[in-house]
Amino acid sequence: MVTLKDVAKVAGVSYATVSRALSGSSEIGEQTRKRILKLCEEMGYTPNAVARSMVMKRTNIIGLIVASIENPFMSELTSHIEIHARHNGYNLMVCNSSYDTELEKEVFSLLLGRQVDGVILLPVGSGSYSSLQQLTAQVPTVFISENLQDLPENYVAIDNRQGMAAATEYLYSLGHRRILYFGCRSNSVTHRLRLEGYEQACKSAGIAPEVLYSPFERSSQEAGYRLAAGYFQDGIRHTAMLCASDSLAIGVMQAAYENGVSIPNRLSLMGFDNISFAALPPIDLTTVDQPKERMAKAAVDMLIERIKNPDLPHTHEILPPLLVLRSSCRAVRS
Amino acid sequence: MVTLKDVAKVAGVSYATVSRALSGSSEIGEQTRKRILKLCEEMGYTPNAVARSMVMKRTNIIGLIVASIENPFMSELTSHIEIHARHNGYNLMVCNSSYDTELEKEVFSLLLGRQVDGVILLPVGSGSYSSLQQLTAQVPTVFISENLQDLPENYVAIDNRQGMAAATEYLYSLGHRRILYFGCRSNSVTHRLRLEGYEQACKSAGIAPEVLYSPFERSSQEAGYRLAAGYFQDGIRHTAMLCASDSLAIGVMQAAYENGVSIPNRLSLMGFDNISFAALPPIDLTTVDQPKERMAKAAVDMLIERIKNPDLPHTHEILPPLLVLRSSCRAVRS
DNA sequence: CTGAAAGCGCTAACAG
DNA sequence: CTGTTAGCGCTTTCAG
Repeated sequence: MVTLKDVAKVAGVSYATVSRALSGSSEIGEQTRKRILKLCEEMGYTPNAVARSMVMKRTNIIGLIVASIENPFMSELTSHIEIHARHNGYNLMVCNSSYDTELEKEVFSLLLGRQVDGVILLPVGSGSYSSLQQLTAQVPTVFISENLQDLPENYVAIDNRQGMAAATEYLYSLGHRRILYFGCRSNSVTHRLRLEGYEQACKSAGIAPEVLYSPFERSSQEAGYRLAAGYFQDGIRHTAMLCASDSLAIGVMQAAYENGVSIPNRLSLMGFDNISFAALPPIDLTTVDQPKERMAKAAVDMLIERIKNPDLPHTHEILPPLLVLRSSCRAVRS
Repeated sequence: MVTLKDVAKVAGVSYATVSRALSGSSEIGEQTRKRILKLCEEMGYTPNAVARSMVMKRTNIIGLIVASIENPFMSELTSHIEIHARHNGYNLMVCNSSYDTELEKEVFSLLLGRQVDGVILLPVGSGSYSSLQQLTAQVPTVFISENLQDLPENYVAIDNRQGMAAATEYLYSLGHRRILYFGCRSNSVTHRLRLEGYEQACKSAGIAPEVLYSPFERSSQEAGYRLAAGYFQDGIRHTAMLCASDSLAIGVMQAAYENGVSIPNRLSLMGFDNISFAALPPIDLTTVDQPKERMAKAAVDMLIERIKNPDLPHTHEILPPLLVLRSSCRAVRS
């Protein structure tokens, strides 16, 4: 491995000079700079980022902790975060927390030991905040996707309330009057906000809100399937279902199929998140999009700001969600 | 930030002693070790991995370059790689190459500058090998998913030939005699191997192989859709289609739906890869599974071996694929 | 068993 | 404009 010193020796200058040539410092002659740069090229010199970090006291590394990288929503976010971070001179160190609060803490500490300049967190759940307090105090951190309300942390989220209100209004405009909010988990802040949007829109429209709560831990396909299977047993009492997430909706689709319930003919179905699955032709789920690229950029920008100026106060950014109309909903005569 | 020196000062020992206490060196008294460890705990000392890397000349970081993290196949692999690497004491630095050979080179250099101990590559394509030769020579590298045949590199892949042969035999066993191999790209080694498996199985079964080549760059849904749309125009001349990948198969599904072709009643459909999409109830695609977790583990283990002993010769591991039976194929009377 | 000291590759004063 | 030098936080000889 060729180092600054090696180059300096060959060039016949001190290694500080080589350093200056590379850093684009102005305190150096144009001629020597060129000569040295060419030499570096020839000798195949690669700056050692570790050594640089050592003295600069910054690594230009952002830690990313994800509940599950293979989750399509999260992997999409991850992808955008990586690209945007890299464009800003940062590399990404990624860790799975595997939906485990203890592990989440563990990998956070690991990243701290690695001297990351900041961390972006796709948290296990709302509980992550308190569990991580001691750690987040030690390095700029931004949470993503979870609405932390007035907690003293940085976060970017979407306007869940507005998104669900818009979804409700859309169904209403199609003529639906009996709309079920399906799969709400009472322990999720996000779900609660979505519920509020739903209830508010129902109220404005003058229809009665009806909620089917989920007893499951996570909003998986499995959960959607099981909850829907139970629902279908007792007969279909609604013309439309508003699912708390896309995964749930896909589970509902399966149950509907097995019970001979045609979507959208017998039942209109909406999801929330717009995961990539939702766009697949055989699924083609009408849903509410979380603007992943914008969220990723916002999180990275917010983090970098705070890395550059750690004294900045906590902040958050609430992005507007977007209705994505596909074929799982149809108009009915009311 | 509290350092070794700080701890040493409080403990009233030299900082070498603290270092020894932490490293579990045997050259230290049991009593002092305990005292120091406790002190470290109390003072909230976190070892600085950067400084350690500096002197150890190893970072315990594995670089991972992925063509596209949001691709479900790759994100699943990534997830397993991260977990397995971490269990072995390595963290993961992840970069997207965005299916761009130039960028792939660029991020590889970046990782070299970061002094990663090794890199795992989910390459853009078969061309990545030659384009990256100079870089891969500088650090232990293992390719994953692409079959590099006799090239002097480390890689893990699956037995594409056998997988496709098994798929063909399965269709044959269901009574299919007119089986189309759909979407083969002639520039892909992987596709060529799959083709060979198909042809070989056809030969053994005594049926005529028929291939529809793809003119598209990538095996996307879009490509499958367009290719299938053209195929359906001219009438359906086969009872089963063996797609070169799951993405293609999903595109075919869409085209089939639009053309009123019922799957599997009119046409049996098989994919290859077993991406997570394939398992979704509305899709439920019969396919050939690439064992992602095993591949990830194999790649990590292979890399770590080579990190520990850089003189090891190049090697590769070919894993057996597995038939996944779902509902997109049906038996026909032959 | 413990301390002193060198040095990993680089940046950033500080001198000249 | 260029050279000298002092570290960054840690591990590891080498002496005691």
